[in-house]
Amino acid sequence: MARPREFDIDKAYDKAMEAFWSKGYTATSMADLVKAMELQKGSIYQTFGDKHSLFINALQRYTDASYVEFKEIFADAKSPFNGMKKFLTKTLVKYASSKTLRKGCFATNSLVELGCYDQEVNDILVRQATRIETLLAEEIAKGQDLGEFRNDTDAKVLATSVYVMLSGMMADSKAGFSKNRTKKVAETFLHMLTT
Amino acid sequence: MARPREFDIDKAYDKAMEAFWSKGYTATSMADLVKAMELQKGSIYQTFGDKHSLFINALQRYTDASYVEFKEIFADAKSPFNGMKKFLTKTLVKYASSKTLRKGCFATNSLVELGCYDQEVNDILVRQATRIETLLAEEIAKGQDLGEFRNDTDAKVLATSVYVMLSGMMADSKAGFSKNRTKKVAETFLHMLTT
DNA sequence: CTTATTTATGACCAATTGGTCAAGAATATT
DNA sequence: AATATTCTTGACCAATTGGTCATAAATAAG
Repeated sequence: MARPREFDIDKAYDKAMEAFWSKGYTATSMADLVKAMELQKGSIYQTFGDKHSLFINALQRYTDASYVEFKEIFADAKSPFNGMKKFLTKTLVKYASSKTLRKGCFATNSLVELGCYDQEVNDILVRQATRIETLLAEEIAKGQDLGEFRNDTDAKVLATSVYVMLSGMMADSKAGFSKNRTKKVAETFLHMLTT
Repeated sequence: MARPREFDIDKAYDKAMEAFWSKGYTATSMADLVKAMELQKGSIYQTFGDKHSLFINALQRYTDASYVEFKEIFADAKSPFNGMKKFLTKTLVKYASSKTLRKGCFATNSLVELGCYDQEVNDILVRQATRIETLLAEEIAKGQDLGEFRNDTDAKVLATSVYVMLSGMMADSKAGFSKNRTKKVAETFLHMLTT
């Protein structure tokens, strides 16, 4: 019994995420969002609230999606090692090498930009780190039982190290080094996880 | 034969650096700089040029200083391994745990914020990565000859991996995890460099 | 067709942005 | 003491910031 919305909320979120991902929270103005989302300012405020809550929701969607993506990699893999191999040398390398626009990782970008000033952002990213590390720790522990990963270090600590290495690859990707650089680092770290 | 400057240029640079380091380039306004540097706007523009060149010079000073700091760590160390140990588990952990204000690393922060949009910033940080990796590669190669580091991987690749891990620790520190987390990651990575 | 309800639009707002500039203050040389 | 030069100060500027709101348009129910 009212006028129907003319745009797709999910697509609008994706466009907003794209904008925030590319330029960061502060540097993305409402004018940028109006252009990126192809909506009028009024519609954005009515549907998504203010700039900050739009950002928070976009970030939440991003972290949820990438957590699912990571989880499926290990679920689909033949073994923990194979999952880790794909995760490090394929998925992360892909994130780190978008060539045209070096966006890196939306989560890492947001952590570096806002982590210490924005509690909501911090909560989302601490939660993301925690659940990814839990996932990794489970896989590493399984792999250790199979003799796939080195056994002289606690699985949880190795998982944290993998996550920190991930953050480093995402930050490093902003410098625009070659794809080969990222790949070698991923392969080296994978190797160091085994021996 | 003119009125002498009333403030210290180096101290003013340091204060500007502090401000940019804490909040990032975009989020630091000229008003913030006026407050932080304890100077009037006119004096800032006259002495340091515009906001951008003040930032560039502050960043250049930061990278130069930390490169020297890192170089001295290895120069003063008993052996490459001891240098690496201090570098990873002391120096980097120190950078990563300023408790009160989680500023992280000014270089990493700037790379993530501006790396793909600002060529001058990119140049500074690519140069910093390159020279630090060169330093690390030399030390690792020396250590490999002494049997201190693993010999199954090229020293240059290991050096790049250390640098990427450094970036990860700096990014991760923004989340405010415990100092112990960072330290364990550093120790684990150090261990993985040997065996 | 009327009406109630929701959405779309763009004009509008105060506050803040980076940046300029004229006037006054402080010094060294003459 | 006069002058030339530099530095300091804060008022001032246009442009942009995030955000609001009245109006018009579109729909479903009655």
